[in-house]
Amino acid sequence: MNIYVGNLPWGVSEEALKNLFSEYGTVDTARVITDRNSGRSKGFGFVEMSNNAEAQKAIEALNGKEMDGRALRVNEARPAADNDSRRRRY
DNA sequence: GTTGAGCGTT
Repeated sequence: MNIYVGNLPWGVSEEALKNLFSEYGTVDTARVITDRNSGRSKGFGFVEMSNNAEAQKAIEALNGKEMDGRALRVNEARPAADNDSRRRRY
């Protein structure tokens, strides 16, 4: 189960995400997206959970949850390695 | 050193 986590504070880390989601289930991998050009945080990330039930539970539990004063935006993520639909060359 | 809607790397 891929989970998209948006509306994150700037100073959030993958470990923080992992810990947060670990409260509701087993986190396979947590990933905070940082701008590869500048290296700064994009303010969102992804969490992969092996257990779908726990993933759903975590989504329901953490979606809209406030973190550092900002409501988290949690949802199922879209497929990642899809160069055709995203990085389209001219 | 900054910013704020979003769906990422292999």
